[in-house]
Amino acid sequence: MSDPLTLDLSFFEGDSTTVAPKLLNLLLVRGRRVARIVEVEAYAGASDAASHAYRGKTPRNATMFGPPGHLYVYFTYGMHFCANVVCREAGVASAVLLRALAPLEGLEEMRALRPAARRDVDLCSGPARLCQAFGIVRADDGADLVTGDHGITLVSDGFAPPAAPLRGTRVGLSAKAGADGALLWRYAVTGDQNVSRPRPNSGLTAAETVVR
DNA sequence: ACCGGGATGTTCT
DNA sequence: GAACATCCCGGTG
Repeated sequence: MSDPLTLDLSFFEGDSTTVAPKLLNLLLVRGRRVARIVEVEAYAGASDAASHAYRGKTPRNATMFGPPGHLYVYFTYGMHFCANVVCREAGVASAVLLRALAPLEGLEEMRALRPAARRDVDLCSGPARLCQAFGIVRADDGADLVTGDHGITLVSDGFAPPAAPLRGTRVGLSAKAGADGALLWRYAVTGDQNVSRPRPNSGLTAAETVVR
């Protein structure tokens, strides 16, 4: 990594659909582990039936209603954690789910935490996988990504986000949970091999799921 | 390669 | 009691 640049809090104050594509190509850093963000999804909060914040503030989603630039970590499927970057000012819920990273440094530590990953491209290619690789757990909910109070930071190395990222529909949402095929709120770096697989049973290949 | 199903526990109805 | 912003393994082609 060369010359990491700290982000300003104002970077995160926009809506999730604005912030999401700007997160692409930023670096997630924890100790010696460094990975580039290559796939994200926007969740808009009160107006978004698929957002955990849709039905208002609860103990689980409280971090989403807090200040921007913090990590919202939730537990799902009885065994997995997923991590979001909180957007918007305090009091308004909006967040971006981290879906895939390209590992750059500290791969040995990631491999140790992800024994099931057969190839390095599997280390961070999924929202729960990247949490495993970075050791992100419930205790990291609320971590400040600017100050790094949990040892986790989000920085830039001067590599700009793609001008025209791949876009697609969000993954893993049932119709009941608010899936909306009209919303292309999944953003990814074109051609990156670490982009996560399509939803199981979707009948789509990865290339088809993330569309132009 | 592409399926199908099981794991596991928190959260909300 | 159902659903869940998922992953992994073992089947089949």
